[in-house]
Amino acid sequence: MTEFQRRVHGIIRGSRRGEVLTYGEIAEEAGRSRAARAVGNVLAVSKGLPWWRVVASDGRLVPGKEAQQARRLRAEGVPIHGGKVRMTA
DNA sequence: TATCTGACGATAG
DNA sequence: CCTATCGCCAGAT
Repeated sequence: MTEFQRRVHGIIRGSRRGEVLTYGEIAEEAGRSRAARAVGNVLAVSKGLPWWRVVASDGRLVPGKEAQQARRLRAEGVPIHGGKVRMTA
């Protein structure tokens, strides 16, 4: 377990129901503002994390898991439109 | 040390 | 809205 992975895990584990994070935000909180891609890599090999709360910067869902993710997010009260999460910011 | 990969992000057309 | 590019990064080879 690397330092980077621990940080990413901690951030995601700390998320709460209904909260949505982006790879970029996680990277920034982890201290590697430009490592959004690497954050995705971590999620790809990690288990037991609320991965469905992580979406791309434009609100797009995880490639290949859109249906499951949309279902989970909606279960937490997050509205999905056109297969994407509304990115107000 | 060099390459390659991929759940990314921003930008241009 | 969609594809093509380019820059960026941690990890694995």
